[in-house]
Amino acid sequence: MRWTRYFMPTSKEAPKDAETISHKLMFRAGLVDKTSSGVYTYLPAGYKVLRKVEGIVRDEMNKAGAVELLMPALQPASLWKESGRLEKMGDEMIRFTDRHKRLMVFGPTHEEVITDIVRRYINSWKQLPVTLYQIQTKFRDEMRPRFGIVRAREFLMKDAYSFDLDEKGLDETYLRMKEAYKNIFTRSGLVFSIQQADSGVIGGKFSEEFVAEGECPELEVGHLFKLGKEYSEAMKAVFVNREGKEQPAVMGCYGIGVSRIVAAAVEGNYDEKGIIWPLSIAPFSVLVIPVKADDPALREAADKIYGALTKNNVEVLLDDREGSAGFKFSDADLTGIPLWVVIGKKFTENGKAEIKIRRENRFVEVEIDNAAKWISDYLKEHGQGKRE
RNA sequence: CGGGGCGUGGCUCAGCCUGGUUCAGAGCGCUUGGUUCGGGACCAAGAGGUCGGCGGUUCGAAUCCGCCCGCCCCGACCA
Repeated sequence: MRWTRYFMPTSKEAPKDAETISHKLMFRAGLVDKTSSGVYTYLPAGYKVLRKVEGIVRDEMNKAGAVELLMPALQPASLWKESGRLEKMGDEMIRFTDRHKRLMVFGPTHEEVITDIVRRYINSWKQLPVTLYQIQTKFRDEMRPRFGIVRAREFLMKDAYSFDLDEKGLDETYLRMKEAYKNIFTRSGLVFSIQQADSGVIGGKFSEEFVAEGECPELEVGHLFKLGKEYSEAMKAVFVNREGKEQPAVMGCYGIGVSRIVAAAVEGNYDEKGIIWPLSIAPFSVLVIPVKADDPALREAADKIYGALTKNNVEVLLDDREGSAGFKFSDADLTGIPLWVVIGKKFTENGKAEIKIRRENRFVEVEIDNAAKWISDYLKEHGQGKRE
């Protein structure tokens, strides 16, 4: 991708209402744009990061044996009446009456929908256990959205729901999810702790939350619940056991704020100059910087490396903009791309590219013709596929 | 939802208290030309704003008053 053809509007100044470091940097690096209070657009680079986190979540959930599906954001209020949560959720749940005068809601969570599905298709103990999950946009009319995307009214969430035969089964599923969560947050570059939590409006008897380290007082990025039979009893999600008798499934639910991980990753990976993306979720792996945009020799060398990396399926951004070296370096720091290939003085002097490793603040000089290979090797060693 | 604050070019803000030739400004960004080019360059010339909206007071309102809208902070709340 060529910067002049891309859309990553960087900025020296953050909006005045940005308080937390992630909010400031995500705005300044051109990742997100506020459309309304608590409502954000993910600009191209921000969306790439979001998709990468989503990919990690999906990968680990699949490995843990969960099965992906996609439920509707729009739900009939009748399901919520049945579980008894229509009142309980209050104004946080966005509602409207459709043209047929039917009350509808924008799903803040999906216990009702999933339980409705499972009760209609699962009838026998032979079909259990099963864990279903989705990655989907949630709507919550927060009283007070804050910290940029950290507490938004519309956000991307991974929510998983497990149905087991008994408590013992739930315990096993729960532990498997917990392990998956550790992998997800580690791979996303977060430092986190696990805390006992209040299960709030979701209910259930036991819950733990994953809290990411950072300046931002929120973050909670993941929450695990042992729901038990609360919903399956209320909504009659029962199966026939070996003895031929009906009994309610034992449920668990497991949420991850996917968009929150992005903010948390920034909170945990930055310096005074900008973001330092973990390779696993960086919008681009490599930034090629010809120091003088209008020097034909530098330009040609940069194009060559850019072409070679692109051919190797490396996600590379070429800073082909006009501008001084300082200008480009500052944006490079800000946007946090892990590797830079600087084509400048050293190239003119002795044909070398300088590869900077952003996280280590270290330069490596490499013959220009070996640069693409050096990078491919580096990425293979530290790459997206590997756990950090 | 209670309390507080803010709203002036794309962004950050000054001006408002004390209404009127310092009233529509600055920096950043943008455009054009030139010189630059290893850590957000410089010079010159430009473009860009119904001062959030409506109403009121006044000879005169960005400035004073009222209502509305939007946004932020603290709290309560919160997978």
